[in-house]
Amino acid sequence: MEQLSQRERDVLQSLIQIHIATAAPVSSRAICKKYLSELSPATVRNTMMDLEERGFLDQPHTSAGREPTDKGYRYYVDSLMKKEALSSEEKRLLRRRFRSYFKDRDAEYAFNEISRTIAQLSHQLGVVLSPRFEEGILQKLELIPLNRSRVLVIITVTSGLVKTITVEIDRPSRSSTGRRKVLISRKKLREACQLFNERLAGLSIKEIRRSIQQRLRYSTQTTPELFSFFIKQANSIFRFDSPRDLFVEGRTNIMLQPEFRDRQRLAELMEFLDEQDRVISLLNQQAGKQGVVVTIGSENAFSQMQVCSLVTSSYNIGDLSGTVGMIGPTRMRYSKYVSLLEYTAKLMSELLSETPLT
Amino acid sequence: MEQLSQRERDVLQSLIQIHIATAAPVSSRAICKKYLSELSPATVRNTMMDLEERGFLDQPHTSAGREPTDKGYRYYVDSLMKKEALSSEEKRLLRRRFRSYFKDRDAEYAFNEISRTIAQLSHQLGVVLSPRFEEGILQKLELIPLNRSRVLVIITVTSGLVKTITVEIDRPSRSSTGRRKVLISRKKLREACQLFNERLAGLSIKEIRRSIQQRLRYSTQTTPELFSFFIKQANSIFRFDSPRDLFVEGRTNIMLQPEFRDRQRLAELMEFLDEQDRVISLLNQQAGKQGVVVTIGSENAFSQMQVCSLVTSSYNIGDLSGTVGMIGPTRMRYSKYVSLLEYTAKLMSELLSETPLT
DNA sequence: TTTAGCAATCTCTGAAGAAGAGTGCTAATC
DNA sequence: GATTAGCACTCTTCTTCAGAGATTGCTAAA
Repeated sequence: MEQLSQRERDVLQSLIQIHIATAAPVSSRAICKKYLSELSPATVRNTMMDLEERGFLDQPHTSAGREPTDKGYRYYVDSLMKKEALSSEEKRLLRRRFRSYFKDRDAEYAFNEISRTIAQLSHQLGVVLSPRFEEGILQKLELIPLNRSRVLVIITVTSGLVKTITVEIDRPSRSSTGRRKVLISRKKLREACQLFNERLAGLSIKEIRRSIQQRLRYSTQTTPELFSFFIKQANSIFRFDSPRDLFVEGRTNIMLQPEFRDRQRLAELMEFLDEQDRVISLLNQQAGKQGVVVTIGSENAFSQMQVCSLVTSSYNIGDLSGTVGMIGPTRMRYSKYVSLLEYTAKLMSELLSETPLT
Repeated sequence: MEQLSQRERDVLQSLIQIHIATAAPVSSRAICKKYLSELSPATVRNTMMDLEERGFLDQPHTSAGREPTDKGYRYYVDSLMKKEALSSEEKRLLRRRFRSYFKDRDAEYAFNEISRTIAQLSHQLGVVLSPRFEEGILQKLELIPLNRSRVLVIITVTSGLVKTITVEIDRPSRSSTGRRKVLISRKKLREACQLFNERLAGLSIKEIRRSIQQRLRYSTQTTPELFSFFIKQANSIFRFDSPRDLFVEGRTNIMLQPEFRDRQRLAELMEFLDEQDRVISLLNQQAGKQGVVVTIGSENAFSQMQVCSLVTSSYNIGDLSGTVGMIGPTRMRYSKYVSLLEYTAKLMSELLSETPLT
């Protein structure tokens, strides 16, 4: 961490605070007027020149004021910023809302609403990545016959998460000889189910997908069709990473931000946000880190995101974790959003452990 | 339908075709040069004046060319336009893609990908509204105990659709007197389930929601808790209209269209698109109509949509139907998009009846 | 009925200039 | 040595203006 003198710190902090509010280059005079009235503009100017030389500030052109660089923001976030705690009213609002999102509704609905709420409160993009079910441990697997050829698979994972999927066991049979009988009897299904549980319970979903073939080999194959079906279809049955697990809301908010006056740039960002895989990988890079993580502008791996900052925090359900975050232009109220996400993540962890998900 | 002379029809058609390509007012000279070389610009000009007087064309200012009004487009779509059929290559591409979307994946995934594909092919917004499960007829209801207090409800609807939901029967009991026993025994669950089916099967989901209270009254109440729970929770259990049933993709495409140079206007449209309820109601207005429906500019009920046109078509699974569509500026290639949606809807109906949904 | 011709209208572009904001440097001051 | 006042210089932005270009509407001729 580079050392800055107290004066430099004062100037940098004042400049950033003004810049966040005005979205324009900040002049020495503006700083003196608003924050450092005991100094003259000329003095502040000298400090600004130093800060520019060391890469904390940038000047769009001679005779313009200065703007913070990503490095400047980094220093601000790490060493200067005072977190603005949420008011108890805001906290109460969030808690009440979140509780209602989880009440009697499915997880998708809740996550979607949460990202909307973050977007609404921050006037930026709200993002939620649902927990990585892949890492959940299989607790119980059940097979329920639905009709002649379809079976409902219920997968219960530690932390009380349940996921259901219906599968078609029928193979395309072209012989249409009258009424066909049930492919797999209830009894056989029960037996198979028991065996599955013996062999697979206690493993993570990811592990199961990887090794199901080995683990189901050498079974007393009462129903070979069923087993080979499961092995073949493992990737779809034990798939928990559908693109629908990402929730991005509030695109409208950032469209009107001055940094997106350039439509081309806006379009690039939006295109990026529509590619769910990439956004997921962006968020996964933050996964597991403790507390609130701020990634500023060019610190982001993706070029489309380099005008933006990302503020994230992880939340937990039992041993699983997901990510909640916020995206906006690098010029943003870090001091507020850090608190917002800290509290949001805490709230989600809390409510998710109270209310089991569907 | 107003009558236009052959000359007027020719001019209107030529003008619209040029305008779609250039996005600018069209001059008399441009029309002669491109389409009606046997006429002089002055003649065309006279016709244009007539068309303007009758409301088919509009002039941004004196000494500018003319643009079609919504009325002009309406006449074009109804009477002038020649549908551009999809090439057999395009059809093959669509069929192959759609098939893969439905293969081993859930409906949400497929619908989402389909709207992406429409967006990609049209360079506009693609929209899919999943079938109105509400109107599906309940075929069978099953209750599967998951653990002490949770029950899995499986709802099978005609057309082979299945929807599952887990419910929490536990009432918040504050008395933490050691281990609590199972709230509802398997046997009672079976009995209740049978009764549910007797009373509710054959009704539409909507109907059930509306009248469950009456229908379950005067039952031999072996498990009053369960019954009252179902009655109380009917709105969440028999809820099939979650906002997640709408898929809007391709926002990036229209952002760069010249009609959205005005960011405010773009923001308003995007905001509208984010309000899923309103978009759903917009699409529901088209529901049930036969064939491809084109709604042009101010024909749309919502003000944010009045710069846009909507092209939709219904698709069917058994007795249920959903809507697939496309949104773009009124200046769009109707001739192509009508064919695109016609084929898409046909393809969806076809594939959905082959591949049962999950 | 169609067309040629032409004045009139409006937009668009670029140039030129004035106003304004802010800097960087120098020399004076504390 | 740090700070500041003063001032020339630079760059942006806004306005104005004129000229070019596009297109129309009208009139009169074909």
